[in-house]
Amino acid sequence: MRIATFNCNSIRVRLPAILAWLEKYSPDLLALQETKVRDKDFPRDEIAAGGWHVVYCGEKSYNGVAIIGKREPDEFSFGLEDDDGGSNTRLVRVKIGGLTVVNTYIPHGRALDSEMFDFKLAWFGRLRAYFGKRFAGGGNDLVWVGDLNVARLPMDVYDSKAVWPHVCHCREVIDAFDAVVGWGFEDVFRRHIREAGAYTFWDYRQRGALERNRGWRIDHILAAGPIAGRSVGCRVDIEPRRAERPSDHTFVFADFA
DNA sequence: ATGGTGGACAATCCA
Repeated sequence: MRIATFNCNSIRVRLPAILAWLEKYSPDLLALQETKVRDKDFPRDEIAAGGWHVVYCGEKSYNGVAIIGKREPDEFSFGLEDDDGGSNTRLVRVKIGGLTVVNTYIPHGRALDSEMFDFKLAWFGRLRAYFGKRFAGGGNDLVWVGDLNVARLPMDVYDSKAVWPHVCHCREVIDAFDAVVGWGFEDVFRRHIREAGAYTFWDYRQRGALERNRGWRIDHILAAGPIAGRSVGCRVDIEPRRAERPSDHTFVFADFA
């Protein structure tokens, strides 16, 4: 069982890269963030032509999530369910057999003194409540992936001291993230990749960020329940980041026995 | 301290 995540930063621009990646790595599920497209314009047919199933919820220009899979999900839903659909383009859940995958695009937060930052912190709290309510008791296979916009450890960013405090790397955000993780998740990435320098995002605006590996690990794969003990590996595929029109993020995936 | 690049979309907003 292979589960992958990718902030594609426009699915219409990155569709060829995504289709090629699906062919090469054959994941059971690929979670996408920042599809940046209305549902009526989502390239569903092109994805289905390759034999893939896909569920998606997007909006014009911003946000948007999707999950592509080999099998059609038994169940799926969008949003945190504590609003009137405002979070639908940031969270998608699929259930396939006994496995649930939740894919989130956590708000970036913009600036420490902005309302968007308060919104981000609150979003983690709402997500904690979502897991607590929807998966009460735990014990089931649950995988949480996505662009979580948090670098938790100093080793999760190229220069912790230089960027601290940042909306993705500061005490409040790390604590908010930890509160969700504390519900019962294991960091699958860190279980397998212990060396420093493994990142998933390199800022477009920083010159030579990729060449100097000035990156961040903000795209995550976590697991709860029995499946957490069945993870056998995790990888970052940096090759798409060297393509002609790369996203600022790259593909991350984990394998489960 | 500022601005850098990229995407969507048509003047800026967002990351």
